[in-house]
Amino acid sequence: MPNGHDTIPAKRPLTLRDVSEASGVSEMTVSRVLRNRGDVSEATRNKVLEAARELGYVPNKIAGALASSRVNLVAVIIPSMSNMVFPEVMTGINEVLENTELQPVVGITNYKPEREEAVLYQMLSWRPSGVIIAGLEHTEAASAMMAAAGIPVVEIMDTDGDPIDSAVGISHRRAGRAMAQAIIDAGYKRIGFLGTKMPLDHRARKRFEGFTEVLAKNGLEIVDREFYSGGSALTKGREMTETILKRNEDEPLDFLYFSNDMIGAGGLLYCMEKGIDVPGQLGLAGFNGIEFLDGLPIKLATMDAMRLEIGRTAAEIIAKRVNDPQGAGETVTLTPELALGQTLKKVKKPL
Amino acid sequence: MPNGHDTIPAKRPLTLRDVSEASGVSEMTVSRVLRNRGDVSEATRNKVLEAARELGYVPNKIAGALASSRVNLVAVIIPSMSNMVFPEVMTGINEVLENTELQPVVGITNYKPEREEAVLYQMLSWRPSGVIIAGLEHTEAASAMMAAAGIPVVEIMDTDGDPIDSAVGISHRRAGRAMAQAIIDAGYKRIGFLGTKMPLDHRARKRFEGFTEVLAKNGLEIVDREFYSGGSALTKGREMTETILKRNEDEPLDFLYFSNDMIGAGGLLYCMEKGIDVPGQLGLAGFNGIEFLDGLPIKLATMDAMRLEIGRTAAEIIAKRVNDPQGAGETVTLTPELALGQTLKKVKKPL
DNA sequence: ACACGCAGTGTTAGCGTTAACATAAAGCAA
DNA sequence: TTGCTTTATGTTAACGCTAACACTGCGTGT
Repeated sequence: MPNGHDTIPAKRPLTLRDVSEASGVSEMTVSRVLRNRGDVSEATRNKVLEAARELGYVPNKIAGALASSRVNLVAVIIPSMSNMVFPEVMTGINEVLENTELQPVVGITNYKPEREEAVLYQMLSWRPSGVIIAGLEHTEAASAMMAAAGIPVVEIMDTDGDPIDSAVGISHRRAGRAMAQAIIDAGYKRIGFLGTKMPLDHRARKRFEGFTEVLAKNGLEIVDREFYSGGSALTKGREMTETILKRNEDEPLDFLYFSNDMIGAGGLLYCMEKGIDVPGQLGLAGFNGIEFLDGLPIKLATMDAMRLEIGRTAAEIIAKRVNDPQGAGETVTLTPELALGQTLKKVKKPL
Repeated sequence: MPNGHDTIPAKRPLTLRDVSEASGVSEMTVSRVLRNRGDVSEATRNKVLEAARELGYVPNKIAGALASSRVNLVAVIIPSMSNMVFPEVMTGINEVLENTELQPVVGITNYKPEREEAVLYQMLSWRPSGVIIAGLEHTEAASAMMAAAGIPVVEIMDTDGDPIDSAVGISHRRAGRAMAQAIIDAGYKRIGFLGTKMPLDHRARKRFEGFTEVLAKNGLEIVDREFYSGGSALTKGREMTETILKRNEDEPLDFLYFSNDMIGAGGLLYCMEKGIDVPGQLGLAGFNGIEFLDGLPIKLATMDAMRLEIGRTAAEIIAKRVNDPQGAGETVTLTPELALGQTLKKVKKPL
């Protein structure tokens, strides 16, 4: 307490009126001072600020938002917080928004469309200034709500589809295709696939589709596959790798494509332990480009999902559109590069 | 669209009045139907719900909150989203809150007290129903704001100090002490410490204090230390381990205590690569209990920070207090067990 | 002197909802 | 029948703030 006054244990919450009375000016003037809007003399400004500080006044944005019909909230709707992916997107969003008036409100859907719809409804009832939502696939009602909300909507992660308004992401189909091409170019033939049991993870599905599409074009198909759900991804990767390799001992696999880097890393650690020659005898690749891969003894081939970048760009689009509500939607497709790492044989491509 | 009507591209956002006109009842009745409050006949209820659905009406919580002075928001203020720790706390919070009316709003402080103060001010201006905030150390102004807000405040992660209202966490001092004791019991003598350059990470500081305290009691002190900031923790762990071991080749260290599991895992991978005998020649321990450690070839000794549990408990306290505003603050100290893993020699304690 | 602009301040009327009370219609015991 | 309760609905007045406009002096050009 910088002053000598006892702070009365605020029974009734403070309002502008309290500050206005304490400083002897109208509520409107107090409001102007606190928002830095309009002309206020230096003397009044100081008087008001001093009174507000002394009382410990905190403005009521609920009332402010209702009166001005401006709400500085951005709804962020994502499937999960438990893997590395979305927290990093959040970090990107936050980096940009913390330099603006805007504030993120997060909703988690657990990959359930009906949950997404419910969360979206909750969020929209706060009349946010924008929506950032993962994926392009939503229930009909959810899509309708977003289209009707009259605010910028950015669908993130994926650009293989039709956005409601704006979209920022990568093409997961392309990512799958590119990886398949790299594997084929390196000369691998007997390819196994390891992924999650998540029928509703559309992005994993699209990568898989792109992957098999290119294999098919080259007269190949996936020899065997293995799926997991729950548990430590690193452990699961290790276990699944053991399982799939053992199951194919007669005609051994020469490549494993993992749907994410965590299980890929698990597979890699397993191979190192067993003394399997990577990438000679067996090639490996994952997806995501999670940072800690840099710390592994051998770098796993992967493709960055550009999570930070996606978060930043999405937030920038929202910020821009908030200042220019007439602006049109835009789709930003980021194109990550394949990181070959050390788990893919060197290409011996003709020419 | 389930009906045949064209959806008019909602120029003016819909209000209760629109629904009331469409269904031929008063706004109040519509409000009652939409909130399931008070007696409404089955016939009217259906009429209203139908009209609301048809128009695509979404209630305005801003107005509702102002009128009822009830806001179902919970402010969650955490330092970062980029390490495993806080996303997992968030997951715990979310698990509990998604079964209530309450909704989390997240603010990130980047470990900066002044940023925390600013974020808190922003959050409080939404008049949330509760605050969950990391740590017990805040600026004077921030503490004053929380004390004066008249809402439940739960300080999480740490219980070594005086909470404003409620607290949920572990004793980091105790965690440091317990680990030191285990190391001493196992007979290690020349101990190195590897951590982050974060003067404001009070929890790491307290662990360190507890750790050195027990060493001192046993006539030991830390022989050498190494700090990092930024970058991939796994890589940094590997590099720091190399550095500190090389620097002490003349009189080699026999134990490394890492301030988190990520750098610990990096150190472990380095040792395995170099063929260092762990835990015989060199013992290792980390802190956090992050899930993926289970996937490592050798399990690192660590102590769980109980992040999920902390998130859940904090959310439960808030939920309870929202329903019972008279309730008193409480402090919940969780006591994690030391997981010895395979990087600490078997204890040869004289009973 | 006059009108005029303008900084600085105040007044009024909502924003969209809900609490609290008021009313109307219907049921029911006496 | 009367009076009283119960159920279903409507009316009014906030909630705390801000947009929009109104007003008051004072300085300025002519």
